[in-house]
This record gives sequence, C-alpha cells and structure tokens, in this order.
Amino acid sequence: MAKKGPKLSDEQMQAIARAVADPRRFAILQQIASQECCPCGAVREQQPISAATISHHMKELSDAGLVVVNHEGRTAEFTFQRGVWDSYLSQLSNI
Amino acid sequence: MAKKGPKLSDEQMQAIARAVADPRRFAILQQIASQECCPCGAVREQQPISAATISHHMKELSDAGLVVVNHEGRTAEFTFQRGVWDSYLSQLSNI
DNA sequence: CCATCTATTCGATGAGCGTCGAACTATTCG
DNA sequence: CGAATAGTTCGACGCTCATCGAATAGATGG
Repeated sequence: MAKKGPKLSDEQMQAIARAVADPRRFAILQQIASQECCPCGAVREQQPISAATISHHMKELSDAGLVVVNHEGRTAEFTFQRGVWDSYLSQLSNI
Repeated sequence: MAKKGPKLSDEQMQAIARAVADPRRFAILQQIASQECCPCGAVREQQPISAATISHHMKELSDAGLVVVNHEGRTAEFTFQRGVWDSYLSQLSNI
C-alpha cells in the first residue's frame, strides 16, 4: 500500500468517485490532466456540450479538489491536482 | 505507472467507476474484499437495506467484474477480484 | 459608453438509478 | 409433499443529476 499525500476525508473520496463516474466529466479531467492548464473554451472544443454544462462539471471537479481554478482576466484556467489524484488512488488500494 | 494485469475496456472502467460511486455499494465491496468470501446474508447484517437491493448491488458489482458469484446450494458466495481492482487503479494512474 | 467575449448562475426538463415490497424460483429439511 | 429459507426478478416510486437555453456578471477593445 503505497502512501502518497495526506489522507482524504470520506466526503472527498466520495466526491471524487462521483466526479469520475460520469464519462464526460472524466474525459474533461483527462484533458485537463494532459494539458496541465486549460481554459473553458479549450474544453468546449473537444466536448460537444454547452458552456453551462462545462461550468457545472468544473465546479464539481473543483469541489472534489481534483482541479484548481485560476481566473485570469475574462478566462478561467484549470490545473490538475495530481497530488489529490494520487492520494485517491493510494487510498483505494487499501480496500 | 505500475502495470498490473490486462488492460480493462472503457466500458468496464466506467462500470467500475459507477459501482464505486455509490457509498453503500462501495461499503459492500469493502466488506467482500475484507472477508474474501461472503454470502448475501452476511452483507445484510451490516447494511440496513433490503435483500432486493443487495441482490441489485451484487449484480452491478458482478457485471463490473469486481466480484465473482458462486452458488452453493441455496446460498451465494461472493469473492473479490483483486486483480481487476488493481488493474482499475493502475489504469487510473495513467491519466 | 457600447459591443463583444468568457464564464457563471438560474430554472426547467428528462433520464438514470437506488430503494422497496411483493411475487417468484430453487434448495433444504421434516 | 409441504414448510421454511436464500436469492432473484419485477414494477413502481423518488430523488439525484447531466443537460440545456436564457439571463447575468465581469473584462476587453473600439
């Protein structure tokens, strides 16, 4: 059981699990993880969903702690929190 | 990226993600994983849900490949598939 | 100031799913 | 055979949530 990062609360574990359970949201997370930083518009170019829905998913991912939002001018940039992700996987391995 | 077991299909990845997303189902999975083998009745003793619901969750976990059902007489025993679980986590780590 | 652009918020809608009780199947035992 | 036990299946109910269009907020540029 490789231990990485601090232990996540049960609520955060569940929030991450729910965030990953939706295919579209997981695809968005993958995109953000691969680009390390990407605005809403970039996500929209790869996902056939409305801006409102993307914003909704971003809030979910943000609430789960998987991404951090950084507002720059009129755009918003998201960065993947690999530490949280690793902690999540590490904790799941202790089942 | 530690590689364990064969690659899971996208459908199976999503099925596992959905199975884990529900708190009750995850609790059941934890119980089965800890006991390596346990009948429906044992699950029911620890979860305040009806037999019908347990059967439903078992089908979900089974469809996801996380447990294997073994019918012995009139009872059903479930065994956790650690290999599939490890493959799931391994694949998630490649995000 | 006004128009444009990016993103968020709001309300509504529709689908999915967790849950239950009841009916059913299959097995065990007297 | 008949009763009891273990799970499953079925239909229905409620709640959650992904999705959208429209309205809004905030920033940029003419």
